[in-house]
Amino acid sequence: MTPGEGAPKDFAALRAAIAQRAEQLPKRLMQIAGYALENPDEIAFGTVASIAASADVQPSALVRFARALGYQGFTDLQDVFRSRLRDRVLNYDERLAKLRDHGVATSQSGLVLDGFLEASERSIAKFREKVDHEAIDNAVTILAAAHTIYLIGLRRSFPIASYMSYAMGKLGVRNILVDAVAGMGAEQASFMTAVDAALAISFAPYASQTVALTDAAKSRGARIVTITDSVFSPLASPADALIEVSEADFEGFRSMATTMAVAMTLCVAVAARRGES
Amino acid sequence: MTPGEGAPKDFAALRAAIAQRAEQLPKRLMQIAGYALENPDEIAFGTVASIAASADVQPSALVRFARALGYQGFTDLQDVFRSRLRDRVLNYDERLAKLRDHGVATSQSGLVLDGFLEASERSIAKFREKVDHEAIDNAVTILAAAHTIYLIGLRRSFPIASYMSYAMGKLGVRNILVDAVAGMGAEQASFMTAVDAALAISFAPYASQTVALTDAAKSRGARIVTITDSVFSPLASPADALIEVSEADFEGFRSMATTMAVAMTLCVAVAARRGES
DNA sequence: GCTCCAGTGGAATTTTTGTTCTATTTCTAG
DNA sequence: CTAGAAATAGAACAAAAATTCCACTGGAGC
Repeated sequence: MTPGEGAPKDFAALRAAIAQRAEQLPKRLMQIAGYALENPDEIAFGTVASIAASADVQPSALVRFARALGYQGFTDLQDVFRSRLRDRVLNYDERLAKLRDHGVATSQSGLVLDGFLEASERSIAKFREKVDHEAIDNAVTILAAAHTIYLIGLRRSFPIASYMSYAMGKLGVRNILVDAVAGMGAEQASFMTAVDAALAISFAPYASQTVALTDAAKSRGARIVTITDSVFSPLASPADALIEVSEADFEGFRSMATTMAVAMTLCVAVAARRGES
Repeated sequence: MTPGEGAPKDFAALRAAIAQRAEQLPKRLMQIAGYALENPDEIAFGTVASIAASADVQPSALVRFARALGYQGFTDLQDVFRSRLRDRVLNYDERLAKLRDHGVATSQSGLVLDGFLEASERSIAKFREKVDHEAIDNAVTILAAAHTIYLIGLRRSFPIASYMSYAMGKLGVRNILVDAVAGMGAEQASFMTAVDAALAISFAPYASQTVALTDAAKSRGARIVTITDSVFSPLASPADALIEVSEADFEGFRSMATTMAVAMTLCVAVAARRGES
């Protein structure tokens, strides 16, 4: 048999071929087509078995799919998905070269810096792909409707909360930064009423005080907006709007780039929403 | 054996580990180290046999290399190279396509969010090009030598200072967050001595109190490290080390992504430097 | 209602791949 | 110059993977 005759050689052609032939394809093969277009990275890196499991098909179906598109086997198809990633990295090698030219590699702190810059970039790129815009819109709606916004963020999340307090102050949005200074957190939270909203920010390992303050806010009838790293967070269940942010890390230190951008967004969007009415 | 103990988990950390240990590595392993840094894609996609052939070594040498870095086997090492490709930042065309798919442009808050994410990315990219590594190294040297580090950052810079206080605390680096709560800033600063160092963070418009506190620190003999946005900043002249960070902005709100990354770098690098001696 | 066949699932098979083992070479130190 | 240790190459092995095969299902057409 002539190997790979008429099979798309680059990713763009492959995508076109899939889109074109999708209708005539059998059910299970169409299911694979959809999965492949939505999870190209999975195809590029996974094994037949792992992909089959995650796409909920049989391994043999994947091979049939590749054959149907004209490839000799699944491996040939996978090569196309891999080459797509190869091409994308062109500017990365340039960056590496640049780093070497500048002699970064020799400096300890240069490597650390580059690690954090890269973690920030990864965070942002990843977040871009899986933002839940609806959740953010909901959050803005809730916060814009609140009389006073109570900002709850301790330990690692405190910088975020304090930034928001500063920015909202500048924008004329009434807010209270619930801090633990002098142990007054509980008292501050007790001022909340049903016309207010609380913005709780917490990441694993979740500070117990943040959870307690948020629950208190909930029980006083305030609407709750949460920024956290997973839907399994203890802050998820009391939340009326949940914004999920998972930051990349370098050597165990998580970036804050995305969380900061989300914080800024909320401040500006809330102020804008209020300005409209 | 505990699997993967102490092995770098992301690519940046791996690169740092390789660069650091390169000298002590045996000849053949060093050859692999060089090849790996120059052909990361090959490592990510290739098989042990194919990589070995292309790097002109034996397959077993690759396994030894992975082991030497603390991984359980070559596969673990390869995973790091793959993960780097997984969430690589998208190029401009792909990003545009994604924007179109997700219909971001329709939502008000989506536009704002995208603006801030982009400002963060621009900040990071720009900073990468004009970092002064020497300045950062100087800063680390000064801070690592200090008995106590006084963190001076008010208003917009307060989130940075408070993050550093938190991180340094975690890392066992003695520090004092000079805050303006109860107007005690001046008193706190008056505790400084010549064996201490001050880290002053300020951006235009420079808070006068930050400048005053920094000058006070200088006059008490403390070494001064400064993070600011220009060499014309009032914080520039008293500085023993000056790190220049100019953030991109969206609608007048400046990103904090780069400053945060620099802050994290200083914390980790100072702790590491102290750990060495 | 029966037949036929494309489509499918799952196990069997074969190929590929990572890893381990050991003889040999290459350094290092006395 | 020699003994010992570290490093290496290459082949052998075991694990994992892709692929093939075959029995079965569910419709379409007669």
